Amino acid sequence: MKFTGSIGVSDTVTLTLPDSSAVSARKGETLYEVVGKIGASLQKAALAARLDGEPVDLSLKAERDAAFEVITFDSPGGRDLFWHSASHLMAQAVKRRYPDAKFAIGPAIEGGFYYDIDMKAALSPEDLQGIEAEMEKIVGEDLEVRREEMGREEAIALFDGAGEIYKVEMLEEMPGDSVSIYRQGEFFDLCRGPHVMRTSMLGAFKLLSIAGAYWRGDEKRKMLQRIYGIAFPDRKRLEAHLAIIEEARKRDHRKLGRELDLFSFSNEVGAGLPLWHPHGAVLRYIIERFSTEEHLKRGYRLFSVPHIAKADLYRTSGHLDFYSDNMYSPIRIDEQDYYLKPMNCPSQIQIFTSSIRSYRDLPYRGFEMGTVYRYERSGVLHGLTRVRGFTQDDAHIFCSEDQIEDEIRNVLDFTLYMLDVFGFSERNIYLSTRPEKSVGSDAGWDLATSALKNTLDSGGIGYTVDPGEGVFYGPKIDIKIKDALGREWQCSTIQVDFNLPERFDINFIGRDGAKHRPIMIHRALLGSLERFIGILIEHYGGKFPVWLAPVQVMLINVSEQEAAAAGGVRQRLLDAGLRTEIDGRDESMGYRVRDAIGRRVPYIAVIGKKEIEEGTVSLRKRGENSSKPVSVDDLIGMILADQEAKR
RNA sequence: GCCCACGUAGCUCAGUCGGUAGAGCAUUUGCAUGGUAAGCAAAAGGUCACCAGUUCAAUUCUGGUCGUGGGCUCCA
Repeated sequence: MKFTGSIGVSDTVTLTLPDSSAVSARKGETLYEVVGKIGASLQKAALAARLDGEPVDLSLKAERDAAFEVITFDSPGGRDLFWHSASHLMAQAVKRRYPDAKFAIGPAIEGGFYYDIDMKAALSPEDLQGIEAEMEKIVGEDLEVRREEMGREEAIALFDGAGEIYKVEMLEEMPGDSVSIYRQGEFFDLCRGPHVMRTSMLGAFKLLSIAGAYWRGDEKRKMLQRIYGIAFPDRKRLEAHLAIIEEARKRDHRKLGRELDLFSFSNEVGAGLPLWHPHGAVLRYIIERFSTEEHLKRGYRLFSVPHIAKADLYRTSGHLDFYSDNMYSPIRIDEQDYYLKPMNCPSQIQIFTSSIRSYRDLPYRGFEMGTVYRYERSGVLHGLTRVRGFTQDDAHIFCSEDQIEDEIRNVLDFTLYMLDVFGFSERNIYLSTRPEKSVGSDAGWDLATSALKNTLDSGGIGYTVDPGEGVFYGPKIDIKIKDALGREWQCSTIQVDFNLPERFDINFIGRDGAKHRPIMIHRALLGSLERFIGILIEHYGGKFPVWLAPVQVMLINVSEQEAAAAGGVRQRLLDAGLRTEIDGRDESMGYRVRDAIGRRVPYIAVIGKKEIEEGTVSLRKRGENSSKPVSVDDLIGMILADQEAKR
């Protein structure tokens, strides 16, 4: 069988396959043929073409009958192939330096690759350099990467002989009789492939961090050492990638939170308990106010409930049985146990049941900025995005069964509207189904799950199913958005619940005069203010749109002679509802302008002699490096208009 | 909670192979009265996270606690 085609630097590569389909790659791209599915001579030819840039005749005999693919770094699956090859390279280097190392799994992931390793020596960050040096050496050795197929038993014997207990465990659980391994030099690994053809193709790499990871992700099993890394075909792309990571770090909300004086944590107050400083608190207030108003516009009623409640409430709700791991120890008051509330629902339900409800009251939508306290293990706390006390924009909708889908649709629209307003257009939607630890009948769960699913389907909204990720009382739709470093965070959640109405014996009087059981929809759109603001800070890199900016206008009086005038302008702006500060410090103007720019203030207004005479300010907008005179009235009008434009 | 790393001035970080510490920025004061990304000078500021242990002596070594970072597990 023959492949025909040619590879050349001045050409597009086209390879005609036996079934007469053709594949092609643009010139200058590196080719990674699928090792094992292509003959060795063809591999060599392709490699030679890459190395020498000379046209090569590919009218070569295949050693094996098979279709093959041309994969470049940027083609689908190319990165995975490349990164997985890099993880083999890393494993080989580790093995050379630490002969007792045993390997678990080493896949490509979204931003690179890792390998989980079991070995005696505890790696520290400095050790990574040594491993990198060894990797460079192996790249220089230009080892051929060869695929071998063998029987499963044979493979077990091979890995068992090498002491690779994790590979043996994986092999024993694998279906099928035959497996593939990849060899490069003295190193071999169990692997499905594909890989690059030679180690020299792994142009540029960097080991990023080491971390602990449980074998099989099970916290009861052994903790292995995981090394994370990234690789690219050339140095330039690696540098560019590292620069992006560095750029993202600058937007980290924990860093910006300090720089912009938005929030802090105090050792005295406790881990995971954020303290909102004036600029952060006002940002939070703006979001709360906006959210509350939007809820009122949509027919929600306001709720407000206390931060603690008696144990019985959480016994009835099931929280003590299903959620106690996340609840704090009780507080003893007059011989009774009280708990800090981990969720708002049980308390809010008491408002619904405080009087007899009619079908005319449904859907009954109750909204609250509800603060909850949840125990989070110390190691999971993370800035504002994972805390122990947080405020949810929480609402519970009590409705009849035939209202569910409409209500879900409303909530979904509302959610997407809110995310849009805050500029989050990139989001991933998940449908989470019944978890192991849960209450209620299968029928209820099915009904609730299909209600969510139908709404998504009929809205043509793409989503991923997250099996077993629902809450103990019901399934949910989760919407996740990303932080600066690409980590996904769950914010919005919409949950359908047949169980709490049952447990609390919630009723409404139907048209027929009989009692009926409502269904509850739990939902939080922004999720928690803390997490949401954390991501918001990163999303905007601290450059909040005008309507959110903690300080909208910074007034700078040129000298002390203009201090009174600046005070007068400030009052006019404050009267118009604009958040305005004066920097009247005894510093040079350049210094104060620079400072205001550093604070990402959207409008910097300078007042000097000239401006006082003309009744103007000298306005410099964020992102511009020139200023122009504007009357105070025009300034107010301009800011109000920008504020109205939201995004 | 687990693995690894870390904790020095408000911030960013030096430093002490065991003899109680330094810079820049920020702060305060004085001078300069400034026109759009750092004016000049001086001062003040630290139980070297906390608690034990070893030692003549601990910020430095050991252990524990608290906290932080990267992950794992878990989650808004």
